Amino acid sequence: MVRSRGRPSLGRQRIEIRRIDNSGRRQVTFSKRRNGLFKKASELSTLCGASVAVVAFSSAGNVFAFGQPTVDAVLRRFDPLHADAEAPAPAAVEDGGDDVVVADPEELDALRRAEEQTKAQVAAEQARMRDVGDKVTQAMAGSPLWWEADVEALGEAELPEFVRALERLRDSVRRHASTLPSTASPAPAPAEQEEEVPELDVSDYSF
Amino acid sequence: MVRSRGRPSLGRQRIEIRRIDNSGRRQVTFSKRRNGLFKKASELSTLCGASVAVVAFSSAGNVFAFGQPTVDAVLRRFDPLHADAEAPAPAAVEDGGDDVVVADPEELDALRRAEEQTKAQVAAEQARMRDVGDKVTQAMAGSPLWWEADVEALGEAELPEFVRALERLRDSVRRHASTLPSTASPAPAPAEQEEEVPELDVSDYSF
DNA sequence: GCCCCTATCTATAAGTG
DNA sequence: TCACTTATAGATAGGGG
Repeated sequence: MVRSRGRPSLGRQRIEIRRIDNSGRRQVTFSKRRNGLFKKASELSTLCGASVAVVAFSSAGNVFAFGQPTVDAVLRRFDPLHADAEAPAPAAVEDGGDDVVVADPEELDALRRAEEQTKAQVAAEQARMRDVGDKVTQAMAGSPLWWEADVEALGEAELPEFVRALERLRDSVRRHASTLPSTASPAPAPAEQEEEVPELDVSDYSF
Repeated sequence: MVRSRGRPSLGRQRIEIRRIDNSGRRQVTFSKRRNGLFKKASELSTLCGASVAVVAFSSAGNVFAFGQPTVDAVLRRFDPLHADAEAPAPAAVEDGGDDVVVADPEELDALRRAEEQTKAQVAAEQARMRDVGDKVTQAMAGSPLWWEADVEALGEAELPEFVRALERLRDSVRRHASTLPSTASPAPAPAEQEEEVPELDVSDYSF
C-alpha cells in the first residue's frame, strides 16, 4: 500500500541508450526488446512483402533468431560469406506490385492449423509416455554415459565452448518446453537450476 | 489548402498488418520501417550488449543490412559450418488456398512469429551444436549428434529430465575443466555505438 | 521466466515541400 | 528519394503476481 494515494505506476520512463548496468534489468529489457524487434521485423515483412532475418546473441551467449520465410533462406540469399564480390545482383529492380511473396492470410491460417496439429501430436505422445526417466534414458541409449570417458579427451580450448553449447542447448530445450501445451511438469529442480554463466570467465568469447 | 479548418493533419492512422497494395506507399513504409527496425536493433545491442544482425530484402530485391558489431561477424557466429547441413525445407503446411480468412490477422501474425521464432532457435542450436560437434564429435566418435534427433523426439514430460541430464553433463565437464591448466582468453570488448544507423546497403560494406 | 497494468515515450501514417 | 509536420497508434519502463 505504498501507492495508496499516488498513481499506481509512474508509467514508462525515458532511458538513455547506453548499456544497462543492472544485470537483471538488462535481461528483462533484452527480452522485451527482442520480442519487439522480432515483431517489427515480422510486420515489415508482411506489410512490404520483404524477406527479413534477425539474429541476436545475448551477452550471455544465447542465440535468438527470426526469419521470414526462414532465417536460413534469407541468409543463404544474402550470403556475403561465401560469395566474393560486392556485386549484389539483386535482379528484378522493378516492383510490379504483384510479387509472389509473403504471408497471405491463408498461409497464416494454415500455419495456425499446423500449430494445433503439432500440439495434438505432442499431447498424444505425452499421454503415451508416462515414464519420463526411462524415455530419456532410452533416447540416449546406445551410448550411455559417453561423455564421462570422452570428456577426458577434449582439450582445454574446446571445454569452455562445449560447456556453453550445452547450456545453450539446455535453454533451448527449456524454451521448446515452454512452447508446448499444458506446462504440467515444471521439473522438480532438485538443487541448482539457475541461468547465466558467471563461472567461466569466458564472458564474451567470439571466434 | 484543403486544410482550411480542422487539424492540419489527421496524424497517424491505424493500419492492418497485411501487404500494402499501393506500390508507392508500400515502398515508403518499407523505408521508414526498415530504418526503425535498424534503430531498434541498434538500441537492443547498445542497451543489452547484444550482437545483432538484420538482413532485409525489399520485394524489389534490394538488400539492406545492419549488424553490431558487423553483419558478417554475427552471421559467421550464427552459421559457422552450415555447409554440410541438410536443408530442411520449411515443411509447414500445404493449403488448398481457397479458404477464406477466418481468424484475426494480427493474432495469426503473432502466432506465426512465435512458431518461426521457435523453429529458428532450434535451427540455431543445431547449427551451433554441429559446429562444436565438429570438434567434440571426434572425442565421442560413435555417437554422432545424438541430440539433434532426440531433442525433437522428446515430449513435454521428458524435457525437464533432459535438461537436468544436460546440467549434470555440464557439471561433469566443468569438473574436468578445473583439472586443466588455466583456460582464459577473454575476447576484447566490442566498441559500443548508440548512434543512428544511416542505412547500410550491401554496396556500403562490400566484402 | 510469463502475463498484466499504467503512464509515458517513441515510431510512424498521412500529407506537404 | 529526402525532410519536416501533426496527431495518434504502438512499444515499453517500472512494478506486481
